[in-house]
Amino acid sequence: MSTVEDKVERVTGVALKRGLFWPSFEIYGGVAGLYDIGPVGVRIKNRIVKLWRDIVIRENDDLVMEVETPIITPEAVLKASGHVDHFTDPVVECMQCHRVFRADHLVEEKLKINAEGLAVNELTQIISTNKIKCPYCDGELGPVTTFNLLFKTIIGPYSGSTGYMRPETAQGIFTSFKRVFESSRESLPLGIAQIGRVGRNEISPRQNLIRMRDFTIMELEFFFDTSQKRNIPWERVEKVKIKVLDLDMKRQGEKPNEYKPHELATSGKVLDEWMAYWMGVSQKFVEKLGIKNSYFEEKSPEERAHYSKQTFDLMVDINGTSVEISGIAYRGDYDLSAHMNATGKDLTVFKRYDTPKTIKKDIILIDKSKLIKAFGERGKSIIEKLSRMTKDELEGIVLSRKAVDDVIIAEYAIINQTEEKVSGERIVPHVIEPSFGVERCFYLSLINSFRIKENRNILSLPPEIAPFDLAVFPLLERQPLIDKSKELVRLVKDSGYEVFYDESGSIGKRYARADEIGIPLAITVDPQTLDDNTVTIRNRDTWEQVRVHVNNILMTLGELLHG
RNA sequence: GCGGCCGUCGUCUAGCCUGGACUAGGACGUCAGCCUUCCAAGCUGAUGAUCCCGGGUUCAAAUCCCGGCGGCCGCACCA
Repeated sequence: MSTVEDKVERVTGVALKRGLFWPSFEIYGGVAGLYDIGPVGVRIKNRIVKLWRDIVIRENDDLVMEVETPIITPEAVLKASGHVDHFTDPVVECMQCHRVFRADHLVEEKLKINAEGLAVNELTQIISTNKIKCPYCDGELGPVTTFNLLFKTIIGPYSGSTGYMRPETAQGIFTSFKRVFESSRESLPLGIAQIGRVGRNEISPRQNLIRMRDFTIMELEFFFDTSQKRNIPWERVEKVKIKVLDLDMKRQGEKPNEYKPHELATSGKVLDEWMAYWMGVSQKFVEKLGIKNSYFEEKSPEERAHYSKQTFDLMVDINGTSVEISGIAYRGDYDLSAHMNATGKDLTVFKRYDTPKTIKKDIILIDKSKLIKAFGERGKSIIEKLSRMTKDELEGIVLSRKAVDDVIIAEYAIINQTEEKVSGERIVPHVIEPSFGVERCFYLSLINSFRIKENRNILSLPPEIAPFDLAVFPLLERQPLIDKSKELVRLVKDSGYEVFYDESGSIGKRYARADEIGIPLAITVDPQTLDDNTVTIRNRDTWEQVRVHVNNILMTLGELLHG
């Protein structure tokens, strides 16, 4: 048995036993891809979310703010965003061996034609007229059907309208972009973050919390003006180093290269400098989860989502297997433009010039009285025709000296030159999206920090994401020690620490339990405490103890947990 | 959907092939008590399983047969 499998097995065992996570709806047999997070798990998960908020939002609070939008999303929104169409894969099943294939991919492969975007019946037609057979068993293929990864529902009673569970929180951000923009600083760059649940009806969810059907996502949509000077706070990612494997390197089988974010920005490997910044921030976050072996891997055009111009997945290496913990996508103006097209609403941003530009403009006026004098009733009908034209059409007719009803309009036009002041222009911001799956962070942190020491399970979580900051134990179940311990619990709780208290069972058992859920420190009150007011502090990873006077306990905890 | 493997106390499992003394055994856990001056210690007791569900064969089914449900792994798919 490999160590990875062994580890995963032990971690899932601990998860069940200690309340980290387990399959949902177990008493009904369970449903693949749905998981409950237990009491200890929720503590860890909440701290991971807090860590993300700290690093992505709080440290960038001059750039980023957070919103919350609904899970239920009307069909029109996801139609516009491309999810209704692109989340639906055309599939075809072999009637003989029952293998399922992507119908469009199969057609493209066999006929060397572009089959993308073809309708289901078109694909069925192509497959039957070209007698395409199952590539595995040469069996007859059935009709092309679709598989949609969106969870569908109905909004409202009666027939209602179709709705979907959001597959990403991003669309709620795009659709509310204008409001957030207007209600805040009305300037770019602007990051809008959202943490929330999403649903994706995966064909086959696997690997515990790695591929779920209903999970929590932490996303940032970072809006910026491509023509504006980038003013990037590199000092916030100064200490970060990121490993990058781009497409070329991947094709040539090379190893990832290491960069500082600002170096990557000018390396030509990223579509925009901001990409490098947010990759740096993401890297910082992953390291805070205690994960050291991570690198960014560029996705090929086929692998990318429909909205993405460039995507880097943040891969985490756990005992030799790479798992995607995050993706950073350059979405361009895809989403805002799509929603503008669909709704006709203006989602552009007015970009003010530093100094207003003056533009010389020709204003064309038609001398209507001259026309009527020259042609009478015919002139009136010409005027009517001209008035129906747009400015541009009229300009074209005048400048190219074209005739309307055999009259050269230019001869009856007056061209006035005027100056117009333009103080800015309307642009559609571009978007960079770093997004993290919370449960993946949670799960990978667990696997990553899991150790076995003397056949005991230890979760060496970084203190920041541990479920409790410390445990307090009376060494023995004696009233004076219990009283003193509870006093101590009060003291540290009042200082804001999360404390785990336990008095039953042998001390060794309690230490073991604390280690297993990753509590970094354990304070033990022993008989000596009653004499000299000192306690021992035990380290989860080394099992070493130091004796500290209770008066110094808060200071010592501060050093041990944050120092 | 397909293929392989699997489904017994909270957990891990014995038993299944070869049906009967299985009233389903153990270990761990949990709880209570005793003991205990620092690492899952010891002792005592308690707790806990309609053997995944339904049907069939049989005098008799956890065990054999059929169907279903669910899980894991692989395939395909995957933001």
